Amino acid sequence: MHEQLSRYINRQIKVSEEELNTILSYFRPLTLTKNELVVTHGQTSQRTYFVGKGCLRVFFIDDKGQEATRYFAFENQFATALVSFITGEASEEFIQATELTKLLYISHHDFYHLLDTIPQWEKFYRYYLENAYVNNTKRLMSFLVQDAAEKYRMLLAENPVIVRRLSNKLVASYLNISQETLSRLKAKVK
Amino acid sequence: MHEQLSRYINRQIKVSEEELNTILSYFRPLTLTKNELVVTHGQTSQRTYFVGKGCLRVFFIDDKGQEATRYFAFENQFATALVSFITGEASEEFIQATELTKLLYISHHDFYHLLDTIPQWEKFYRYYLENAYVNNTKRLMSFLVQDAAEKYRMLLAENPVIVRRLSNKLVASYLNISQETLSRLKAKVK
DNA sequence: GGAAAACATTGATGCAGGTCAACTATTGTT
DNA sequence: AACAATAGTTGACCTGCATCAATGTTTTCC
Repeated sequence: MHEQLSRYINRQIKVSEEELNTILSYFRPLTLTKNELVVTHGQTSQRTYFVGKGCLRVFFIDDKGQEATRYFAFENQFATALVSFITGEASEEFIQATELTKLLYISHHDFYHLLDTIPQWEKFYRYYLENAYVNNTKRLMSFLVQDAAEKYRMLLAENPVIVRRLSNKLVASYLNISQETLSRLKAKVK
Repeated sequence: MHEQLSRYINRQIKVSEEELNTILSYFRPLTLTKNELVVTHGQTSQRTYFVGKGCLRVFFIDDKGQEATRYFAFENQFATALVSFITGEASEEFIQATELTKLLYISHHDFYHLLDTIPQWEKFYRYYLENAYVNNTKRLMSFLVQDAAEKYRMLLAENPVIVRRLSNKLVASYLNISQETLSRLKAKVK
């Protein structure tokens, strides 16, 4: 799996063989079964996860027990409870495997150590942040402006994997609509 | 106004006098009258703005002509059409002065030049991105989960300046509720 | 392989908040 | 000061989608 991660990193930044090995040495493997949680509510010490095989879901739960999914990370993507990772505050976000998932993780501490010691890692993180920001903002705009049918059609157009690979329940929680509404939409749109 | 910006920068990062002057030299002043637009739809070449006095509003307009406000920047804050700034794509966001506003701006080109030449600037940008990300995500969560009254109460608690200083119309567009609903809420909550 | 649990579908009902409209208050302009 | 334009208020009405409920379907796992 370190192989996979190497390729990912090399696509983003230019690092020497040695630096790359240093970076990789901080990542540890982990396997999660379906539905297993890897970040739970209120947890403070965060990690960043790289998905080798499977899928992670980043979500949070409000006072009334309503779930809302913020992000899905499939193979070769990172997932982090990023707000908590950045602020150091207790996490309002959970991370859960939606299926059997193999991943690599690095601790917050080691991640920031790399920022200090490998200048290119700062750039790596910059790209990561930029990407996360753009994603989230587009999502924000979509919620502000689109109704249920528009959101679903857009998801089908831009991210059909999510619809194909995940249960209706999870897709609905990603679109922030009820499962019933999604079911009716699917029957109609096809 | 460069004075103000210096203080802001020094609070974030450690730079030499010389580096600071280099940074400042790229910022140019600009004055906007009330309602004047400084970024318009579809614009590609972006700038980052530092508000010396006044207020900038970052917003976008959907197909149906609905406005939604993403951010207000008051004195000593930055405002950017950040998605477009990052991606280089045409902007879906507008930036407008809500009152007479004096600001400093730096072009995308010069900003990235600083990233390459002043290592601490990379850190400055990192903080900026982290902050923007945390803000936006909290906003996203709030929209996913809160109803009109909850959003208003939370705004009052966390960012009363916005309610105090801006028109109902703008506050409503920030909360993504209709002006009428906000008016009714204000009458009730007081 | 079969029971239990989780998920999906479909219909009926309710309501938060949007839209429209008419009126009042405030602000800007000459 | 006076007029126009813009912003705010309040009521009546309507609609998109959540919620509840009943039923069918798929998954899970001993």
